[in-house]
Amino acid sequence: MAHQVTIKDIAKHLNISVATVSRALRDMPDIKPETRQAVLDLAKEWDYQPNVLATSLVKSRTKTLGVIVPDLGYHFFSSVIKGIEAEALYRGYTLLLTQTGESYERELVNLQTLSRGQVEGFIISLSQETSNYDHINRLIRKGIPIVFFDRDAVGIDVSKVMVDNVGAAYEAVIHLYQNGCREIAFLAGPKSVTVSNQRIEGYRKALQDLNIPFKDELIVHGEYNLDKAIALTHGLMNLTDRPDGLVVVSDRLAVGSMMALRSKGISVPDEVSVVSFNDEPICSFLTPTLSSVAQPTTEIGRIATSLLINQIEDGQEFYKPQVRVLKTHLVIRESSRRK
Amino acid sequence: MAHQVTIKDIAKHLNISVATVSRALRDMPDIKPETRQAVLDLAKEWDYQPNVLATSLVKSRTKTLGVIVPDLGYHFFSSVIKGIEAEALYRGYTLLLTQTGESYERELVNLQTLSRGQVEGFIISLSQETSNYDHINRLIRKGIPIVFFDRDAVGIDVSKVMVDNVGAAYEAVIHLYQNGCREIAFLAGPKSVTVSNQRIEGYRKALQDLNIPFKDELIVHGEYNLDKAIALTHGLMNLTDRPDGLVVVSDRLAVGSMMALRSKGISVPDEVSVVSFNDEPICSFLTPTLSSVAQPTTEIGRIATSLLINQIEDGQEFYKPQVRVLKTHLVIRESSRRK
DNA sequence: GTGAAAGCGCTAACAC
DNA sequence: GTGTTAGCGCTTTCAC
Repeated sequence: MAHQVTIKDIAKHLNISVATVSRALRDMPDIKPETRQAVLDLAKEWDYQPNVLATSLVKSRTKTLGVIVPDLGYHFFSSVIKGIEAEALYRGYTLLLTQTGESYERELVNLQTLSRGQVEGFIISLSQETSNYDHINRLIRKGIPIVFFDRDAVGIDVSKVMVDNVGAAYEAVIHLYQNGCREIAFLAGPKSVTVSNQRIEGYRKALQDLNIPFKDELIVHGEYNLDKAIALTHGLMNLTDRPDGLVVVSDRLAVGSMMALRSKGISVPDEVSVVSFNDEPICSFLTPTLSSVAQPTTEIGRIATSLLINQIEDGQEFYKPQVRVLKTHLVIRESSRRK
Repeated sequence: MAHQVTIKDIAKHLNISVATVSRALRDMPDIKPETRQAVLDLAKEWDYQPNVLATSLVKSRTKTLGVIVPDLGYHFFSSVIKGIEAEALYRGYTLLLTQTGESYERELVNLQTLSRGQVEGFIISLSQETSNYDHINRLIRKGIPIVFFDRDAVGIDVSKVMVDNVGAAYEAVIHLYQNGCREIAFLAGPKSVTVSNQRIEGYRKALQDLNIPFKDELIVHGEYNLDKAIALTHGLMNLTDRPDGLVVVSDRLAVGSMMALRSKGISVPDEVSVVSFNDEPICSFLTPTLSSVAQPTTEIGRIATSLLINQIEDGQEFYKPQVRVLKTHLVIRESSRRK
């Protein structure tokens, strides 16, 4: 057998029609038990595999979802994907996984590639670089279901699974306060990043509720890279009123902050307490271990997938985009635990 | 336009045949420039996307590769995948990425799913649980090209991209010796894991060349989990001749070892120097930072992909499986740098 | 219960 | 240069 076995091969061998083989294979009614058995036996013997391409083509259904994330190397994304996989498997869907490397260009290419009839819907976390949403709007116009998670785009009317970043930052600040911090700084991401801005909002809200006057110089913005985080932390520590609490927008940047603090001989948590976001595995390996706000990654993946599949199966006309906002929880470790 | 635009729609609108449209779209010769232009313009205007399913079906070529790895959460794998993606993109192939979660069951399911005509070849890193290779052999018998990387299966005749684990461990031991270590222990993985065993071999070879007598009790085997690593390290440190050097089979286990050493008040690197494998990002975040043997991950991915595509395009009959063994390099950090 | 035939969207002879 | 036709592997009427 040089090529893959087809229903035609089976039909010919059994002297029946391909239609009958197809029916037998799919367990349809009105098939004589013996016929069915014969087909099933031969299929097994020849290791028959249905050609999904052909099925998809005739049914105009691929039962495949496209997933586009910035970087699988981030624990957050690989973790969300586990949730996506679980739900997709459960509902009988296959995944086409791609990463953009935070490049708008590659996001475009990936979207394009997957749109050529391979995918029934998309789960997308936008790249950092993406600020033009034509490619997304084009899909929406074509009626292709999309769900966003983590990275948002305001004004785009698709289903979204987000976390309560405002509440998360709020909780982090309150926690620092309860540990005795009174001069709390915030190391944020670029000013254009929604997630970062939402966390700033939570920070401000908490200060307000705590009756701590807000100071502009306590919020600093950086790119997502270590050196910048180190520099910014040094800057903060050189302020006349030195902060005694630090909220950092991500674990990776917090690594930089901790390095900076150590190099200055500032003890964590006693002189400066630190809390960050994402609860990546590294948090447990740092010295001191790092307090961090954990996101319900698997849940995010499951819900995004579930929303998407519902939308696919219910049909677009009857579907209104839904937005889900999930709760985070703070994992307290040494970096914010004062004696 | 409710459905996706097809060449038929374009043909009808332009009053030409689908064949002409197909030719124009693919830039074939013998097409009148005006005709071509008209087709191209309309295609653009209607945002025509070729249906790859149909093309694949008729050409019996999907230009898609299946990638099966244990866990995208491991930095090693997500890093190799970047290499795979780069090469696949370059050669015009798409990827179908799946993970097994180290489960044989899921490896089977993934392989099965991808085999239904979607994929022209596989890049596989076997799950930890896999000890039966029927599923692999079935593919080989069907003539589907396969390339293994990292996780090996002795006796399976497919192309493989591996690293020189023997040499890597050898280098690690020599390095420890040059730093003054004379009693060097090895914390290995389960006895069934090839990679671990190869590293043990390198360890023994180095001891031999260094004229250090080999002692059985200096090699301990554990599962891949933190608690076991901690316990085993404690065991080693309680030996009458306490080791002053420790080679650990993976960074993750090394984390456990470092914890154990710290809890016993043993200083690293001065009392015990530590070297491990994989050079995951955590190595730089530990205190002290961890020396580790780095694998050329991107290279592994690129080469595996290149071997696979060559095999696909050259045709099976003329192809002999190739084995590539890549060099590693030791990244020396604080955990093995004595003053 | 089963077969014949049309068709999913596209490509590739083979005509003309 | 372009059209006609068959066919990739499968599902689905519609007959009988």
